[in-house]
Amino acid sequence: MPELPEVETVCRGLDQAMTSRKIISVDQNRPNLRFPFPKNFPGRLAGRKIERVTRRAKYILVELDAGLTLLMHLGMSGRFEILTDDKSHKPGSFHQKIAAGQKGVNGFGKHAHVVFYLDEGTKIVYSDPRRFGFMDLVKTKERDSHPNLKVLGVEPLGNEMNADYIREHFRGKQTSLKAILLNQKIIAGIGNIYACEALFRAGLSPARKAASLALKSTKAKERAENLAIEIRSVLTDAIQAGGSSLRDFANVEGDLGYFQHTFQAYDQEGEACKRPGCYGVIKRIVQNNRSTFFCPSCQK
DNA sequence: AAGCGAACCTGGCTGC
DNA sequence: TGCAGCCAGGTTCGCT
Repeated sequence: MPELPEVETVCRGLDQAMTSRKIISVDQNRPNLRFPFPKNFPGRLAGRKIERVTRRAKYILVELDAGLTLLMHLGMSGRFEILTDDKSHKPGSFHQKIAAGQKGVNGFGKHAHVVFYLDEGTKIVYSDPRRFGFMDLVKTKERDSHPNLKVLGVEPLGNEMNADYIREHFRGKQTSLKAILLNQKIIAGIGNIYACEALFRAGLSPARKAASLALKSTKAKERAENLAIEIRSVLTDAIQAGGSSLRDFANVEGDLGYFQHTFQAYDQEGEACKRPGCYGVIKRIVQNNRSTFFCPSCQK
């Protein structure tokens, strides 16, 4: 279930567990996820030292020595678990769950497609039932020209994402606000949940035409300003919630980044609107083949 | 040419 | 209990 805040939390957890460590070996248990793994993937990683783990939109970047970067995406169902010697045999731990009958070919579960073995006994397990994620290797210097990164728009938490940027890039667009927020070429990293939540916070209808925020009126400028503010606030709040609900960014079982959210609109169909003073009911509609949740009373 | 729907894949839930 | 149908948080591709 990874959107930007989850990816950010996973990155922080991986950074903590991996930085300054050495990759001893890598198990790769199938030829592909969404795309084929690069040629000799385990061989090219073995012996590399990890320098840091960062994020671009929903992509995880593991910077290695020798000018190499491991690029990863979690897709819809990708997750990481960190196993260390001291917690790998606690009751309820991953090992215990596996022992209960979910053991796959490599001993880490049916969908554990990649295992990174680090020095000092740490194992990083990547599982991904739907296999929409992927991993690739790229020269660090050429990172930004990777086909998946070069097309991305601005970071939603960066300074470039502001009302002026929104107005400039929404100008003339006949698509809906909901659809344009999901367009990674404009703002990179907003997914279905936080698109709904940002529009709820901004009091803007998901069906409103994107172009309407670029008009000359004071009202249009206000709407763009609000949207920029609320995109930032909803993502920041979610990252904070993730960081504070996870000890060292991982729960006791070593699962990274999957904290409990409370959403105001997303998945709240039929619930009373949570905006103070609003007596609307959250509605679900489908836009561009995706569920949208919003309050028809206060989102205009 | 922008914008939409389909496709990629598995698992979990709902309702008959 | 079984099974069909629907739904899922991402991204790219191809058609109109």
